[in-house]
Amino acid sequence: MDYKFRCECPITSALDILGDKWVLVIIKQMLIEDKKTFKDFTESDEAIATNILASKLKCLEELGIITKTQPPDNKKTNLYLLTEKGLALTPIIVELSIWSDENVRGLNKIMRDSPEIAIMKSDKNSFIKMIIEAYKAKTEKFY
Amino acid sequence: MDYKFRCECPITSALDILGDKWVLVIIKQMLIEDKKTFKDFTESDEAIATNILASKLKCLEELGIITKTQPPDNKKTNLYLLTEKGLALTPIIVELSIWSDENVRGLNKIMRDSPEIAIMKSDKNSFIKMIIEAYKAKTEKFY
DNA sequence: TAAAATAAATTGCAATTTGCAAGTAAAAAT
DNA sequence: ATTTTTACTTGCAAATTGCAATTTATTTTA
Repeated sequence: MDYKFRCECPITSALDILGDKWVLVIIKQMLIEDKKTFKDFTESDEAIATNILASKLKCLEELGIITKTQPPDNKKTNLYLLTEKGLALTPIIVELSIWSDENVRGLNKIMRDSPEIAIMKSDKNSFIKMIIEAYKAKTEKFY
Repeated sequence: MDYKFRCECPITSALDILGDKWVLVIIKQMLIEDKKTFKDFTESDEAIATNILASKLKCLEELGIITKTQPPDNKKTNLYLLTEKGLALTPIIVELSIWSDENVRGLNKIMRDSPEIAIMKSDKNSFIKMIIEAYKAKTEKFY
């Protein structure tokens, strides 16, 4: 796997990986919606197609952003879990939340309220740490 | 212009706008590479095609993220400038920088160093404010 | 003032990506 | 043993992206 990068800019290079319709949505679903199996993702509100899902998961695994493992008691179900590299995307997800709450709400009439947005804004760093710790606590039994 | 949103999730809705290969690259070029005319963008390292550029700029203008104006002394050149809504994307750009520096550098051999990354990390909020103020200072003469 | 150059696009077409629907293979449940 | 479930894969249509050439309206230059 050799990834194609457009140029030497760090920001553009990040977007060569993250800049599409699905990658950060998948990360969000893992991080805060508890999704970890192929089926979990297909049942999401966003309704990703299975072929796209398979290709994005493979790509994220190759990049070291997620891992794919089998639980010892089940050979059918795969578990997709965020690595540290994937968890390090939490600040980006949080900033997307905040920007969206302030700037997209007016355009998407069905957007849901996030009651936690006030806490998120008042102490961003603690909120980010909390999300990461919660994720690790929930998933540590699978390692 | 009615934008299509996939669902009621704020993060997914942000990505319905920002989640593609070009939008955040264009914002970055405006914010920190001083690009403001159509020609400026076409001369970038990223080498965006003119048809894509035109369509993305139009879209960003319709969403209120940038404005398109003509300088009083020149009827040929248009100026594209970030609105407050666009400037509010600065934290996302900064987080992309940091994540990229730590997690993408290993994959993109030609990625340039950002000497300011240490400052960025040590005092994120000040850095964000500084970038926004610098942008406003540079562009205020066009309003 | 006519010709050349520049800025900001638009157009046609090819290539790539995305998305839908159906199908498959292996494992687990009944 | 049969059905159901999970995790895909495949084929094809639709949409998006990208390249190269062209266009129109300004400037600039000779």
